[in-house]
Amino acid sequence: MNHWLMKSEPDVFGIADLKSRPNQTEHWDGVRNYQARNFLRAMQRGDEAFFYHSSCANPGVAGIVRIVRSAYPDPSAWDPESPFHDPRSAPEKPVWLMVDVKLVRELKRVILLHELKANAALKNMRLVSRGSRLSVMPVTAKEWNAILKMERD
DNA sequence: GCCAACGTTGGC
DNA sequence: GCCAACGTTGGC
Repeated sequence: MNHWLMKSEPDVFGIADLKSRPNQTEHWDGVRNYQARNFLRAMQRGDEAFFYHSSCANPGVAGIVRIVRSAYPDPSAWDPESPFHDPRSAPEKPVWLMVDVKLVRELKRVILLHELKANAALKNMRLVSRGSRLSVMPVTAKEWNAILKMERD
């Protein structure tokens, strides 16, 4: 099983929103970056991901989700009304993908970005590397466990 | 293929 | 709101 980290702005869609969805499941649409899309494509059903809150007062890891459906076309790309509209994508030739995620659990507390940066075990983590803007990224097993340990400490 | 201009992300 | 870092676009 692989591990991932997925960013979302809690003002738009936070972990509380996921929790309130039917079956605590939602599709993860709106990814419009090729590298992030390729990571979506690499996700397998059963993989787990950290739900990261970005662009907010307290950025950090807020919870854990499970990939319950692997990548499939993101229809918001060909919806002219959608803020994610991209005319390069069409139903017969989709460019952008999404997955379905289900809430596993909220963390007992949000593990804040500044804490992650201060943890030597996460020095090489993609998230804390300078100017990282990827909204979907892989997390190594070591990093995954180090963050879960921070929740317990 | 290079690279300047531009738009976006996201922490602060 | 600012702005650094990054990805993308488009002229050449």
